[in-house]
Amino acid sequence: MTRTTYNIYRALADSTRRKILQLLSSGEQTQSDIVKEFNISQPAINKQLRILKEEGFIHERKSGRYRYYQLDRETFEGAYHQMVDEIGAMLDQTLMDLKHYVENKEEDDD
Amino acid sequence: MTRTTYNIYRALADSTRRKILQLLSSGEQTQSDIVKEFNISQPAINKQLRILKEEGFIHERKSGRYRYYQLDRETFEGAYHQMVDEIGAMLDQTLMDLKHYVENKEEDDD
DNA sequence: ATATTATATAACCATTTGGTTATATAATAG
DNA sequence: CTATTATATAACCAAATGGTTATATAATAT
Repeated sequence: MTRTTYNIYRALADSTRRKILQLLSSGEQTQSDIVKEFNISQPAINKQLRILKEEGFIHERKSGRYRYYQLDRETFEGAYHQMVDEIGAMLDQTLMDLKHYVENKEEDDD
Repeated sequence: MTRTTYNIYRALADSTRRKILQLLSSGEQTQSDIVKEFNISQPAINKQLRILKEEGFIHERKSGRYRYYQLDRETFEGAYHQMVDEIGAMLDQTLMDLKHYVENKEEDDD
């Protein structure tokens, strides 16, 4: 069944995928358009497109022998905001630091 | 020499590393404190800590037999903002879509 | 009809990843 | 001194990753 639950972190982890997303950010492109921007093979691009598609970050449209790809901005933006919130929360806790220090003060004295 | 240039995308790609960062977001923790929060072995945690440390997202402090870890907020926040900007820019281009359409209109007619 | 182009897929491969167990070393506790 | 605890490291492993080449299929162009 091949577990294909990629999340945005996984999707963004690879630079080829990030570059694909970047390309698509300025508009729809065919697969061959995308391939031309890289020095890797068509099947390699195809694989990364499949991953982005399975994750829902891009949408595929068939027309003749072409496959047009575009960002699925809704999904992508949703995941993006979730990520920004999640990581942002980690950074937004300078006060929590003090809280933790106060709460665990006595433990350090044993 | 093992090339260890992890970027924030790589660092965040793994859920164990994300959880470690989350733990550290509320304050300094020893390695064993961290290990207790997981169901994986101490060497496994050690490896992920090493990665986060090499990337500069956490800082290590030795005290007795303990190793204390804490977020390096400067580095982490810097990388975070860069990421937010980079990905945000991808999403912030609805107008670019139209631009691209206009510019490539004629190409579609051949 | 034939050649060309766009895409898909299979088989393969090396490297990386994220764990494991076993064991060593270092510091502290009793 | 000895036992315990915290951490480090080595050797190992299975699975995932990100490519490759070869080839098939589908659509279009000549």
